[in-house]
Amino acid sequence: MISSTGEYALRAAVYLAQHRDAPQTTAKIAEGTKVPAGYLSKILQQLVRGEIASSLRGAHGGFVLLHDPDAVTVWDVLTAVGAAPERIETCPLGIERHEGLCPVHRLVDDAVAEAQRCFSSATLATLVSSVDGMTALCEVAPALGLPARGGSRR
Amino acid sequence: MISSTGEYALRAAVYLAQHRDAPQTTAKIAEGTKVPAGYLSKILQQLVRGEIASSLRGAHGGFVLLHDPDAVTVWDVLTAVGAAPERIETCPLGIERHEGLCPVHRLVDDAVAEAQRCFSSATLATLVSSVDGMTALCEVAPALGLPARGGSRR
DNA sequence: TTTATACTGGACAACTTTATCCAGTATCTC
DNA sequence: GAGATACTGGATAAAGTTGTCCAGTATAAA
Repeated sequence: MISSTGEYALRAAVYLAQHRDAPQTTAKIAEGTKVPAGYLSKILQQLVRGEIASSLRGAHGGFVLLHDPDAVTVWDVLTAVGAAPERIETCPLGIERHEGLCPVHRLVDDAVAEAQRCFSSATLATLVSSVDGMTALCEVAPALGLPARGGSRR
Repeated sequence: MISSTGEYALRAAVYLAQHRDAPQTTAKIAEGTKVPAGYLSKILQQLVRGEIASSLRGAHGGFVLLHDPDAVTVWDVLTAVGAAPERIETCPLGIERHEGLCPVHRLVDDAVAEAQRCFSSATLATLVSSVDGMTALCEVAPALGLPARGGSRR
């Protein structure tokens, strides 16, 4: 559904949303998100270019989220790293003389549109807020001492 | 959203659904779907193994759809070639001590589930049936739609 | 100013996906 | 049976994605 790059970017963005107090180094983000550090640095660069994060060089430098977590959608993050599923605008078969899409590509595009809607309606703030004792990035909130149930699955 | 392989498989399956009268050779399917012939043959093999189509060797051989078009969902086709988006069952970060998914992966999995629902509810029969003068595979139904001009159909 | 820190950018390697080609084999028609 | 047709499977290559590494550079702190 989304590429590794998209997953990684999302994890990194959520991590930054969880740690807004100070710049986070690539190494720390990599540790906290379990993303390969070398590759993560490339992704963080893309987030900077996409104006999701900003970077600070030098000692005590690192990356910080550029905007409020509730102003950044998941879609924004995926788009910044080119991992957002793309709408189908024109016929993939290269046939030009028609308006609209055939049923096949209409169906696929509908699925893409649904994904876009889903990803656009969730912000980093949404993801960071704990749900059922579960925090983002698959960490269990330790303070709540959750009674480990399987209830959150549909 | 779906890989090239998935697109190709879907086009091929729709083509077979449109031509159930006789076995269709790889060459004919490739021409009708604009899929690279060499690669298409691999995909057709996967459709055979996945019991979407069956193959007939020798003269007048080719591929035929194994079941009724309304008994084959788009999801079935994508699954047969390993191109169906996969549900997230376990935590991608490898953290084991929790039930369910964190909000991040819950969100992504919801999008996957939506795509699955979308692709499962459409059958090849659905796609083949003409809509608004548009037939599957981005061809315009000649009788209904835009003024046909010679030569655009190869 | 010096030093340590940490991002930047490029080169490169590993891996996966996509694509091509061909010899081999099964099947149909005559 | 002979010949033509067309799938099968393997080898191989091209392209894209993911991942690593390192020298260069900017910045903060002492």
